[in-house]
Amino acid sequence: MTTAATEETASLKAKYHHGDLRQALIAASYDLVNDKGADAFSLADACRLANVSTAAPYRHFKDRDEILAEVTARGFEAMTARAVEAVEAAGEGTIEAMTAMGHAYVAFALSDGGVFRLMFGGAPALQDSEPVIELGNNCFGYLIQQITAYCKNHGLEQDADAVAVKMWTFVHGASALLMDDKYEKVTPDLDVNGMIAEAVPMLLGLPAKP
Amino acid sequence: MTTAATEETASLKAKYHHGDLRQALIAASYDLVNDKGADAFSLADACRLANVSTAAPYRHFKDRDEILAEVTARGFEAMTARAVEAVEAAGEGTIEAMTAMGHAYVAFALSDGGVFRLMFGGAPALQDSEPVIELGNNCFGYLIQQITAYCKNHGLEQDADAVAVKMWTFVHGASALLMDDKYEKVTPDLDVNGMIAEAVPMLLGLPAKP
DNA sequence: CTTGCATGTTAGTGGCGCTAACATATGTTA
DNA sequence: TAACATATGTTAGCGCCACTAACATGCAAG
Repeated sequence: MTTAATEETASLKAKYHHGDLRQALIAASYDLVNDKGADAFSLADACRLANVSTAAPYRHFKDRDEILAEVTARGFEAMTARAVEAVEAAGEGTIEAMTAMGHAYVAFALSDGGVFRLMFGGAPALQDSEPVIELGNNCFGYLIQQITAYCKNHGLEQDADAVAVKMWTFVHGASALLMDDKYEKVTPDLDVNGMIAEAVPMLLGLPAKP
Repeated sequence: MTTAATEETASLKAKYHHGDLRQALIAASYDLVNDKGADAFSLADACRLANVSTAAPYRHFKDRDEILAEVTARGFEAMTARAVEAVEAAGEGTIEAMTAMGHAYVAFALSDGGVFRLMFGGAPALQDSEPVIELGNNCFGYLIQQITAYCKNHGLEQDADAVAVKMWTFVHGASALLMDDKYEKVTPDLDVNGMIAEAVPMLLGLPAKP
C-alpha cells in the first residue's frame, strides 16, 4: 500500500490511470531512438517498455511522427543544456568557452547519436512541428549568440555572424563525420577535439596558436 | 518485332526474362530514395516501378538492406565522378580546384540528398557492405589526396593530412546544414558557396583573401 | 450517485519485409 | 530435337507494424 501511495505522491506528475503515459512514452522513445536508430524505432517497442497496449499512444499523439517530433524537441533541449553548461564552466566570453561549446556539440552527437540524426536529418514533418522549431531556434540561437558576443568583445575584424556560422559549420561537420566513423577510414588516429581547438582560432581569423 | 529485337541487342545487359532486373531495381531505388528519403523508401514501391511482383527482388538481393547498400555505393561513385569533373574543370593542383571540389560536394548533397544521407547516416549494416567500403574509400581518398597534393606542391607549413581533414569537415558540415535548412533559421541569406571559398584559404593557413 | 470525459484495451484493416511452393524461360547436353 | 538443370518470376501466406473503431474503466464534478 505504501508503494502505491508513494508512487502517487512522490511526484506531482501523476495524472490519470497510468500516471502521465505521455511523458513515459517520450522518455522510452528517446532511449529507443538512441539505441536502435530512428528507422528501427517502433511505436510498439515503446508501448512494451511502458506496459501499455499498442493503441494507447494515440490518446496522446496524433501519430508516430508526433512522438518523434517530441523526442527531437527534447534533443534540442538537452543539447542547449550541455552547451550552456560547457560555456559556464569555461567562463562566458572566453575563447575557451568557444572550443568548449564545440566539444560539447561533438560529445552530444556521440552520446545521443540517434536523436542527433533526428534533429538534423529528420523527415520534414518533424522539423515543422511547433516545439521543434521553438527549441531548435533556442539552441542554434544560443550557439550563434555566444560566438558573436565573443567576436564583438574582442574587436575581431570579420563579421561576427559570418564567423559564428563558420564555426557552427565546422563543428557540425566534425560531429557528423565522427559519429559515422568516416574519419577512421582516412585518418584513424585523428584527435577530433584537438582539431576543433586548432580550427577555432583559424576561423576566428586569429594568428596561429600561441 | 523490331522492337523486341532492338531491346535485346541495343545493350548487352539483357539477361533473362526481364532484362537485368537487378540494375532496374537499383536505379528505381536510387530515385525513390532521393525523392522520398530512405525511411519512406519501400521495396514494394521499387517493384511497382519495375513492374514485377514484390517477391522478385529476392532473386537478386538478400534483403532490403542489400539494395540500399548498392544504392549507397552508387552514391559514392556519382560523388567521386562529380569531384573529378570539378577538379579537372578548375585545373588540377590549383586552389580553384580545392574550392570547386567543395562546391561539388555541396551540390551533390543538394541534388541527391536522400542518397547522401544514406552514404553517411546510414545503418551500420549498409556501411559494412563490400562495394560501399570500396567505393567509399575511393571517394574520400580522392578528396584527401587532391588536398594533400596541393598542400605539398605549395609548401604549406601545416601538416597536409590535417589540413585535408579540416577542409573535408567544413565542407561536409556545410552540406549537412544546408540540406537540412538549418542555416535559414539563423542566417537566411547565407551564400554557402561564398562561405566555402572564404573558409578554404583560412583552413589552408593562407593569409586573408586577395 | 450518476453523468461526462479522459484514458486504456481488444479486435480488426491494410501495408510491408520476407519465405515457401509452384511456374516458366533459357542454355546445355544427350 | 528432346530432356534436364538452372535461373528467374509469381502467388500465397506469415508476422510485424501503424493506425482506427468499438468497447471498457476510472476520475471528477453536478
